[in-house]
Amino acid sequence: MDRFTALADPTRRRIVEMLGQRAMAAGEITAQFGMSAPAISQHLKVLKEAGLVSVEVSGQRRIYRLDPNGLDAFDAWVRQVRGFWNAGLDRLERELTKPDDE
Amino acid sequence: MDRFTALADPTRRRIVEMLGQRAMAAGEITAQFGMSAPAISQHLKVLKEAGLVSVEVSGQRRIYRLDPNGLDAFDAWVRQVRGFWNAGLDRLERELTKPDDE
DNA sequence: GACTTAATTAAGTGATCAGCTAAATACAAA
DNA sequence: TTTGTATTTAGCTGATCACTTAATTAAGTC
Repeated sequence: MDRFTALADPTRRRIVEMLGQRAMAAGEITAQFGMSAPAISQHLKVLKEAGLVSVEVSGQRRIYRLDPNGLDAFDAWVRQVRGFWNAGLDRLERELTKPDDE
Repeated sequence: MDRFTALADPTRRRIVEMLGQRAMAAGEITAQFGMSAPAISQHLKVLKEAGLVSVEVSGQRRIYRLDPNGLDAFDAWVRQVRGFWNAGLDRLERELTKPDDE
């Protein structure tokens, strides 16, 4: 499952948002949702495999934290597409419809 | 179907990439894929409803173009999450693991 | 009007996914 | 080593999704 698909799910997106603020243990994350622990665990697995979060084992807890590199790659794609778009012929129309850019 | 889910599909992502370079008719897009016209049409519908592309009817053709606002909103989410992360307590560790940032 | 071209809508199907409960693993505490 | 706590793995199920072919809408051409 790729990075984009990983972020398609709203629960996983909320997890990423939460980890953007601070690192959290799996159980701590679970407590924020009305959902079973296995469900969250699976979501965390997906995010981990997508390179969006990393885990640190601490005793019987797993501390999850945001992996900013994962988000970087995501951002890079957007920039690239928009870069092409900026360079394209559509630029004229863009300046007409949204002049207060950048 | 939200913006994130719309971009989860690789075919739709490729369409967005293509439209980033120039506006294209539906049939023109279909020709780039080994896939039926209805399949592409459905993908375009999803992208349109997600605010990622716009359509202009020109005779019997539908010209699709990238809607940069959609990508902006998308990008904004990524930046916001990373922004929180940059401001968070994890910053110390971040500077240790990736000192050459920004 | 009849035919072709461009594209969409309709209806169906196999695959994937997000959630569940139950069971397993692993560490901590007693 | 028994019990409890934190988390994951296994197995199941209903829902959603990405395709398909067939039918439909709409516009250009003869």
